Amino acid sequence: MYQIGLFSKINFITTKTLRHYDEISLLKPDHVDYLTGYRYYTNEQLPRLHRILALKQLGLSLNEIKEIIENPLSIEVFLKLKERELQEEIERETRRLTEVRTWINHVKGEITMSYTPILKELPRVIVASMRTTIPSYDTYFDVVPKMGEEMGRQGAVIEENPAYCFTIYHDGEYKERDIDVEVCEAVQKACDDSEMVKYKTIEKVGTAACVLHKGPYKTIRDAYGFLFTWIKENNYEIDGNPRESYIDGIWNKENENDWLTELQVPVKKK
Amino acid sequence: MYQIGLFSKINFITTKTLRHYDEISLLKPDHVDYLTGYRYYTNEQLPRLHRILALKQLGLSLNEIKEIIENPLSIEVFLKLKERELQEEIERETRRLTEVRTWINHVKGEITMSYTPILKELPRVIVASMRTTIPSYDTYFDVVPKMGEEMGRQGAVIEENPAYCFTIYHDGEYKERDIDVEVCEAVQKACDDSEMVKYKTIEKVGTAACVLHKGPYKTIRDAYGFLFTWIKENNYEIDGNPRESYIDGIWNKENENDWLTELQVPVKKK
DNA sequence: ACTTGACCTTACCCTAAGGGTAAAGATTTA
DNA sequence: TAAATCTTTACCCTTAGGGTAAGGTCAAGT
Repeated sequence: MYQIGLFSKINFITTKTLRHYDEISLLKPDHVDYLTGYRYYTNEQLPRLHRILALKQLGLSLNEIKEIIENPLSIEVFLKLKERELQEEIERETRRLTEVRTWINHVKGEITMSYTPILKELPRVIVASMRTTIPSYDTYFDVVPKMGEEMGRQGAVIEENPAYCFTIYHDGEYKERDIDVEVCEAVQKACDDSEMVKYKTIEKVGTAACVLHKGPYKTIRDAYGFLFTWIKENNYEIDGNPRESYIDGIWNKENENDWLTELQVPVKKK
Repeated sequence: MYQIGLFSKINFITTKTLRHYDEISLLKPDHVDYLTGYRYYTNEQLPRLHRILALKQLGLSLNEIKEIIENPLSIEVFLKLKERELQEEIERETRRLTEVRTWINHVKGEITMSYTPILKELPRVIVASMRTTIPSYDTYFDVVPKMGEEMGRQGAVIEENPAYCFTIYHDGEYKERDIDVEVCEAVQKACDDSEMVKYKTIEKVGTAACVLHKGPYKTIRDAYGFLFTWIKENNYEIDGNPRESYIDGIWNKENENDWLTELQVPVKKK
C-alpha cells in the first residue's frame, strides 16, 4: 500500500502524471479513501503501469494505449499505424534538415537571405491562354493588351477571387530571344476558342517551389537562379514548366521597385 | 486591398491563421477599419508572409519566426539550434521505429507480448552489500536472513521511501551453480563495514532496460531471455551487471504466482 | 495534547497553433 | 427591402501534463 508520492518515486514518474492517469481512467489507484480522497496504490498496479510506460516509449498516445489495454487484439493495428507515422515523420524531418542546412549555408555569406522559397500547391484553374513566341522579353507586354481585347470580344469574365495572371515558360532551357511563352489569365468559365486565345483547364500541381520577387523584371533572373539552385540542393527535381505570376506591376504601381512577381516551379521529390 | 477571405485564398491559408498571426503580432493587416473591425490586407504583406511560411516549413515556432523577423541577425543561431533539434529528433524516431518493429514481430506470433520492456534511469543509492558465491539458486534465500541480522547489529536503517532490495549478478555468463552474486539493500546511510556486510554507494545508471516478471523464480529465465534478445534487436549493448529487484515475494505474498521481480540491465546505445 | 513539517486533495490557469461554433454586425446582390 | 455572403469577437477544444494556491491529513517530536 503506497501513497501517491511513494508510488511515484518507485516508478520515477510525477504525482501529477499519476493523477492524470487516474482522471482519464488509464491507471486507477487500487483504492481511494472515501473520506480523505487519498489515493492508495499497490504492487498490483505495477504490471499495468509498466505496460503503459513501455507503450508510451513507442510514441503512442494515452488514448491509443488505453484502447490497446482494453482490447489487446488491437495492438497490431496500432503498431502498424505507428510504424507508418514514424516512417513519414522521419522522412519529413530529414527533408527539413536538408532545408535547414541549405539556409545555414545561404545566410552564412550574406546578412540575410534575399529569397525565401516555400512549397505550396497550385490549384486547378480555368484559364484563357495565348501561346506565342516573342522575340525578346521587351516585347512581352506588347502582346498582353491585345489578349485582353480579344477576351473582351469573347465575353470572358476574369476571375478576381483571387485573380491569377501568369505566364508559363515552355522552353526547357533559358533563352534570350524567341521565347516560347503561354500567357494565362484565370477566368470564371471557358468561352469559345479563337485563333489567338484558347480556353482550357490547368490541372492542379501538387507541389511547387515558389519565391517572391520584388522589384523590376530585369533582376528576375537572380530569383530563377536562386530557386533552381535551391531545388537541386534540397533533392527535388523539376516536374513541369515554370510559371511567373504577376501580382503588382506597371498596371497598379508606378515605382518598379514595388513590383511583385511570384515564380512557381512544379517539383517532386527525387 | 483584400478582405481577409480573399487574402487567405491567395495564400492558401485559413482566415483563422491570419487572425492568429494578427493577434500575436506576427503579421498585422495593412489597416483595420476602426468602425467595423474588418481587416484589410495588401500585397505589401506578401513578402513578410512568404518569409513566415518559409520559416514555418523548416519547423520553427511562431515565436522563433517572430524573433528572426525582428532581428534578422539572430537567424543563424535559430537555424543551428533547429539543426541540432532535428538531428536528435530523427535519431529518437529512428530508434522508436526499431522498437515498434520489434513489437510487431513479437505480437505477431503470440496474442500478446508477455513482457514489456521499458528504459529507465536507476538512481544513485547507498547500499548494504554482501558479495558471495552461492552453490545454486535454491540456497539464495538462505543467506539473506543472515545478512539482515548482521545489518541489525551494525545499526543500519533500511531505506523505505522507496525500498530497493536487489542482487547484482557478477558472472558475465549464465551459470547454474557457484553463482557470484551481490545482495544489496538500500539504506539511509552507510555504517561500518564488517567482514560479511559492506556499505557503499552505487552510482546511478543512465539507462537500464527493465522488465517486470510476475510469478515464481523458476520461470525468470524466460524474462532474461526475452530482455537480452530485445536489447540486441534494438541496437543497445549491455553496459553493466544485471540486477534483480525484489518487489513482492515470499515475505509478503503466499501465492508464488503473485510474486513480482524486476530485471534491470544497464545498457547504452550501440 | 499540541505543533510542526511533510504529504495529500481539488481547482484553476498555462502550454502551440490554430479548429469549430455561435451570435451578431457589415456588405453585396437580387 | 430581403436574402446571401462575409466578417467580427468570444468561447471552448485539442496533448500530456506543469505550476500554484488554499485547504485538509498524517506521523513525529515536544
